Amino acid sequence: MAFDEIDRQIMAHLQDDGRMTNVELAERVGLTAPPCLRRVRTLEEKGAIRGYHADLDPAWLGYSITVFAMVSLKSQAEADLEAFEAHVAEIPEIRECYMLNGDIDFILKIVARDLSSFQQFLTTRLTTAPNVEHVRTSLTIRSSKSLPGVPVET
Amino acid sequence: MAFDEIDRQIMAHLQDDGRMTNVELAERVGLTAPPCLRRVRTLEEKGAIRGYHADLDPAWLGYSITVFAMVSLKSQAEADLEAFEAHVAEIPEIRECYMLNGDIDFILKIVARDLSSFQQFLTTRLTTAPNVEHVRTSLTIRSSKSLPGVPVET
DNA sequence: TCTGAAACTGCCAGGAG
DNA sequence: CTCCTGGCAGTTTCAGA
Repeated sequence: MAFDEIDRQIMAHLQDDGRMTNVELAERVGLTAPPCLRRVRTLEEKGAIRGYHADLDPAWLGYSITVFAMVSLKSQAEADLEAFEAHVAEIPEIRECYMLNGDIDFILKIVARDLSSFQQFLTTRLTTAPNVEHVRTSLTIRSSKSLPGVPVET
Repeated sequence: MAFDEIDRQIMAHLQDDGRMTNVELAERVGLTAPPCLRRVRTLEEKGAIRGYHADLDPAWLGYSITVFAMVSLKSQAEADLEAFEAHVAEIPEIRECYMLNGDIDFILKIVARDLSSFQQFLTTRLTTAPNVEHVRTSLTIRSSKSLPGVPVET
């Protein structure tokens, strides 16, 4: 789980441009292609690089609504928390789910095609889910910053 | 801004694996490589595909803390909102920032190396920023779901 | 379909522990 | 002396026209 300056640069560049060719990556970090590729594979195997994803524009695909939902549960017993997480995992509109400290138990990031489909989703699949005490939702007016992952300087 | 079933599959596959080769992508969507590549380039030019990013493990890079901050401002005049967004843009620990409706004006996703560096960041760069009325932070206990982007079925 | 480029493999060299 | 890491050369596969 240790990494050096070259590994850090590799991760930074791939976070910035996940489809950069290995030869370009290699010359940017000051290596030839083969050892550079070996480092990338090692970082993938170690789990430092978990994958690569195209960044799609939700609006372009018809998902014009992004909503955050703050969820409080009735019971915070571990089994009940896991039951809620399992329920969340089944719902494709919920893209991210984090367990929080404090009186909000979970925060969810949800995308939906429009307001009416979101309302239907909210009332049929979230507020009525088992063990849900309270759900507070906020529509996003706009996204003013959206950077991937972690601050690593290229 | 229209797309067909093949485009949808291309985007789904690239969201799932951003480093998939074009020939593999082509055979999965039932095309030969050249027209598939043309479609990918067109989707990139149209802005449907905004980029490609490696998904790095924050903990592996030493960022063990993820925090959500709910921020309320004193003034919601557009110029003041934009001033706050400009301030947020300068801070690398803030990875995402969304303007919300309701009494919370912004929600921020913040990563930090540890609790003490987060506290320092919070008190020196966020709660003391101009126009900030109130900041409520919640540490993430764990992330139970983290999918990229948009629900498109492969 | 076709050409140049990139991905990947095995092997060897050098330096550090 | 051994291990680790980078470089080189050759083959296969892919990108792009």
